[in-house]
Amino acid sequence: MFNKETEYALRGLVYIKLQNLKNRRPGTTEIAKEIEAPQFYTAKILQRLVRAGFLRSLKGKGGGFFFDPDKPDLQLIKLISATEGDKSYSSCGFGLKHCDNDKPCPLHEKYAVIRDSINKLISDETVQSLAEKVYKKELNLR
Amino acid sequence: MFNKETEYALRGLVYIKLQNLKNRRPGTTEIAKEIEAPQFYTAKILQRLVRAGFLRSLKGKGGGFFFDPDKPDLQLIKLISATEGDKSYSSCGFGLKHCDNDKPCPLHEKYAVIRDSINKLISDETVQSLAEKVYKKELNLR
DNA sequence: TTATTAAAGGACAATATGGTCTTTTTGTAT
DNA sequence: ATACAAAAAGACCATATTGTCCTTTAATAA
Repeated sequence: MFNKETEYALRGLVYIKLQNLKNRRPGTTEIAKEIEAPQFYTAKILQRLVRAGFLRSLKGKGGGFFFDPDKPDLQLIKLISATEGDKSYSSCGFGLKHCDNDKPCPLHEKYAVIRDSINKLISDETVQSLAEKVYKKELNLR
Repeated sequence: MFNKETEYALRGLVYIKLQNLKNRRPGTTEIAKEIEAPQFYTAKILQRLVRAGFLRSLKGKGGGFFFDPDKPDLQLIKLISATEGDKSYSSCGFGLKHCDNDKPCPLHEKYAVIRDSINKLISDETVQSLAEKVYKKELNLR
């Protein structure tokens, strides 16, 4: 489905939000361990996400990562666009540059339906909505 | 959706089958041109597919690629398993090693539905069924 | 103001993917 | 038998992805 960077970003952000709900600001070591991802790679990815403005961080003692409570929820599609690029779930399943209802590839009719449902999923769900589910249903992140 | 190798394999095979329907056996140069793929890379991919037993080839004058008429149709899922590995559309969208109805990730409920429909699509459709669509509806492969 | 803590930054390495080119082998037609 | 055509094989290169580690910067607590 997603590439590694997106996976780690997604799991990491959900973990951060989950801890934020408990008034904690986790750091890279803890996050990486809890989501079972490579520590330094996770740190680098989180760095990028901070630079992209998706979340905030604090250095030094008591520092760590946290979401700005004033910001709107982060749709998965925004995250995925940042890590994998825009065209991930907008392009042709057959690999054609131009493929639409008028000039479809042989997969178009059936694949378009699936692509739409993927886009609905990643537009509807947010990092926060997933964290809520984990919190309420005590789901696991690893 | 798919990686480049799978895309070229898929388009290439459909083109070959389409030509076979017209009693032709296309070669690598023609195939690569018609599906707009890199020539030598396409040749290498077709080589692998022949070795994997998905289609046959003939060297020398009048040679080229063709499907064994006695073989059953090639499901896309078989092709994709060969080019991308088994777990492409069987694993967790969140990246968890263990994720099922009992111990789900926060995406599971919605993603499982999508994953099932992808698996249905690539099990139902075959290289031959796609070639038929292209033939009957005069669709394009590039 | 100093020590400590933790993120930021950046260099570097390993692996996978995507792609090119040349040589060898094999089949066909003449 | 020979020339030719086309796939097979394999060496090689480019780029992207994934991952590690070391140094620097900034914040906090003592």
